[in-house]
Amino acid sequence: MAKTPRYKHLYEILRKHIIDGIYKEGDLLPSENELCRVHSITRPTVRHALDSLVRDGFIKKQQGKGSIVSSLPQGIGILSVKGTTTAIGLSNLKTKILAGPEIRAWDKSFMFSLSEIEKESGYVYMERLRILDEKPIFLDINYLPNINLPRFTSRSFENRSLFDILRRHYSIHVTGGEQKLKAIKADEHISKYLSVRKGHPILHLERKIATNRIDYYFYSSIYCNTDISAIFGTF
Amino acid sequence: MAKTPRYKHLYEILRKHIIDGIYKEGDLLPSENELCRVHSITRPTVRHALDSLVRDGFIKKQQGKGSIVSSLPQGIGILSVKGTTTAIGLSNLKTKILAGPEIRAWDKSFMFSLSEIEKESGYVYMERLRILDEKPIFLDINYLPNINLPRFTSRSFENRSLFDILRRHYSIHVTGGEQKLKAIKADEHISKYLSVRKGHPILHLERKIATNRIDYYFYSSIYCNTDISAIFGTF
DNA sequence: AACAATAACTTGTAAATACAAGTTATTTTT
DNA sequence: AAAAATAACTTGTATTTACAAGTTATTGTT
Repeated sequence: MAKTPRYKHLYEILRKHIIDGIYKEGDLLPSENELCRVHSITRPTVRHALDSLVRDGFIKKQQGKGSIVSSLPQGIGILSVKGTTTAIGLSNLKTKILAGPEIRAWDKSFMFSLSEIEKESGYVYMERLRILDEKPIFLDINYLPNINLPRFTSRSFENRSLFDILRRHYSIHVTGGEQKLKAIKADEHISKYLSVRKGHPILHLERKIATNRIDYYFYSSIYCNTDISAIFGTF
Repeated sequence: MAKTPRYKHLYEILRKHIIDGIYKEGDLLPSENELCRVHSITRPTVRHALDSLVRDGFIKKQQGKGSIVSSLPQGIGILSVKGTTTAIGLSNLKTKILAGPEIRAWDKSFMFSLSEIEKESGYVYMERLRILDEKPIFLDINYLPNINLPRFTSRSFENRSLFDILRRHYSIHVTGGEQKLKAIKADEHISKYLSVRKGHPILHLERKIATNRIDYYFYSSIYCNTDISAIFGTF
């Protein structure tokens, strides 16, 4: 096992405490000096952890006052959804596999440009439908370059996060990415799965997702019905 | 004049050099130790500047190798657009004021919840149309709480960034925010300004934008025709 | 009681130093 | 010539120390 850095360890602790509600929205975290004493680390290390929490939107800092806990967006993978009328919980979220995982060869007209290694390797294809309160919310099509992913296609993905599996079994986690957003009309295929009429406005995201593995990206095409819940994000 | 911190100074220099093309995509920045020597500062300060560049997507860092310059998204304000077929320049971008700036009172059903001070103060309303290559791309409706913004309504906004004016005249800059994304059908008003048929799919963004002023947020509602250029973003 | 000054907090900036860990070019060995 | 070991880089983590600047509660004065 690789030992985790101290700042990361503190980050994980505070992150968990915020998610678990020990610190609520608007609360002040313990001061930097207090965290130093409690965890026996120095202030630059504490500040490194707090900087990460700021970056990930868990807290905001104010000079002279302290670290203020922010509200938590409800997240599905690296996407977040928020109800258009009221806030939604994620307990009633389901995932249905429509296709894959299976290995395929790249199409010549892929949405992002690919490296030679990626082209040679092909990709693992997956098509999943996300269902919230019995209503299909979005269609998630994933393309994972088939590079060093042993036994990937034989794993079970039903009701389990793709990101969890990547992290737990392959030590891959998302570090960032880029995306293109478009509003399009639902075609035959989309209207069928998202239960909307043809021509209904659909939010389309094309994403290239960067990971901790150097030069390992994966790709995602998401079609979202935003009638019930809007896509929510921070920047 | 408030003196800028050293790490910020270095950040601005490197940022400018990347934007000006002195460092191109894929290039390595000078090493941290080299930057220390050149600017007579210590490595923690250099690293603080580089961390900010990573956060803002200008560089990526790789242990043992260096700081690698990333490609620049073309930005309009805090939004970025990218052509669906080819890359677009921003030289042919125009802004047309459709309404305002003028002071108004809040509607009871505003898209975000407001504080008491915000409610009492009213807001500066502005409606702008962004035009790229003679084609209207998006309609940008802004709501700025009318708190300590002297002479704001009398300033000229034609072909000038709202963010530039906020930064230069009021020392307000964007530190982050949250947004809701939806795909909707164009209504009468939108179809008129964006030159699309009624019912055409339109990308709708509702954003609450945080600034360096404590408790000062402003709000933006953007309607975007994504046929020609998609909204582009990093995360 | 109301105001002003102060003290005791908080986070922000910056230095100097040390070693760990990943990458690359060089040198040595086979 | 090819492979392996090494040296010389690079960034990553962490400590220690110091002072600046913003916020809040306390204290003193009017």
